[in-house]
Amino acid sequence: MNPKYYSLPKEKQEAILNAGFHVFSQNTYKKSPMSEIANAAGISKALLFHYFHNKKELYLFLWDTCCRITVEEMTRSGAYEQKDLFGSMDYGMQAKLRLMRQYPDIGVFAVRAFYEKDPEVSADIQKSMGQYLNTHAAKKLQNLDPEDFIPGIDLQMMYREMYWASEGCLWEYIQRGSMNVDEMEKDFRKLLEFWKTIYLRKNRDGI
Amino acid sequence: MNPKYYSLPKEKQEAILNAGFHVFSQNTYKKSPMSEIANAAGISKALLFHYFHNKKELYLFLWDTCCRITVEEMTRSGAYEQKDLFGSMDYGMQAKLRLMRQYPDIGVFAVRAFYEKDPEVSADIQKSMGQYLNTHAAKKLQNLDPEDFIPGIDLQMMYREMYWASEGCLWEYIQRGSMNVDEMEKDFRKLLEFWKTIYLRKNRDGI
DNA sequence: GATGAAGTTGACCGAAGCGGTTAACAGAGG
DNA sequence: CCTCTGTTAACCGCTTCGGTCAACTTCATC
Repeated sequence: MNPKYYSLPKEKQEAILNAGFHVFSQNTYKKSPMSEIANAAGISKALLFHYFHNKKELYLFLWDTCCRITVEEMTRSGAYEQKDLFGSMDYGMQAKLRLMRQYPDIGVFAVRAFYEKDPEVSADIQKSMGQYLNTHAAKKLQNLDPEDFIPGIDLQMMYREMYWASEGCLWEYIQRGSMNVDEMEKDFRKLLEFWKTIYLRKNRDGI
Repeated sequence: MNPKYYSLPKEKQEAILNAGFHVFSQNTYKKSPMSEIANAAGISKALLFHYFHNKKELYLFLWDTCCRITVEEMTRSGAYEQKDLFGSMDYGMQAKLRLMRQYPDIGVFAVRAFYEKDPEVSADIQKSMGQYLNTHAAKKLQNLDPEDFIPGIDLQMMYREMYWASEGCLWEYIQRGSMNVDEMEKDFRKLLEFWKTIYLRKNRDGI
């Protein structure tokens, strides 16, 4: 790619990113036209080809950027250092919401790219995945103290259930198209509070 | 449309339905080629145009069929007559699983069609929606007896949470591509059992 | 086995869209 | 005035699109 891309004003860089995320998240790789991306970014197709030699290069750049900023944001959020499960989920949620405010389509783009089957790009996508795979969930689960939760609960099932519910909630917003991140934050907060009331052991011994 | 479609053998009719559901669920309306659908159905493009005069007609026929068989299956399942909440969810789940076994892409198709924005079809889709909107959830919620559940629980929140978790679980399978409905059923069953253990009041008075 | 209706298709059409290129334009600095 | 940088409209060759049509196959009926 052309390094001059980086000397573009930040807003222009982001406009291109978001245009790419948007178009590639709605269509397959092959059926995502460069002209549509250029239009969405507010520049001409020729200029887009000036910064990225071809479609594949833009696509892989988007994928890389997507992975990088996600990891950065999650790390910076402090979610991984939190001892408390719900605190950690809270921080993680805030990080993801911040990302979605800045790049509304990054989530759907990531999913579609991960499962993209076009041989022109699929191999490169999968190759670069190893470094980004999330293994924090398993560790988090092992470090939980069963005494903190209601007696007899299946902690792994609890965790899966909470994960699915967040995904389902997020998915509902995504489907609806242009998403209202503020509304989403409210819903997530409500979920978190609800989980605390049903999962946490309230009268722990000696407290 | 050509009524001779209905005198086709059932397998051929289903093949066309599934081919349509599949292609239209992966791409926008405009970017879903008739040739691809014909291929997936195992017939020639010319024959597909013999049964459906044009693309729009096929699309709206698919949408109509999708709505109709979903309502039929849900009604027939008996989920709406069940008094018990979890029993009703169980029946509903089984109905949906049956649908997904027969028409693997019908779910994603329905979502995409509902939010399709192409002016050639969007108006017709929205117009035919009124009759299919699901109002059973609200009624179900009103008829619940708080005494059946753990004290102090927010029943509406509980319902939303369960709904989201099922959607999240389903969504995980959908993303992964070709879905294993048997695995899915296992997961849903586990969810149902888990919910019973945490939401139901176990020692109800006098029992 | 001739006939005709019904089912099915390969080949085709004009139009549109694709990835990518190029020649030219606009403007700022010297 | 010139030159360098950023930017684009117009273009190219090619593919794909929705839709048509003439021809081929199949098969029941006479």
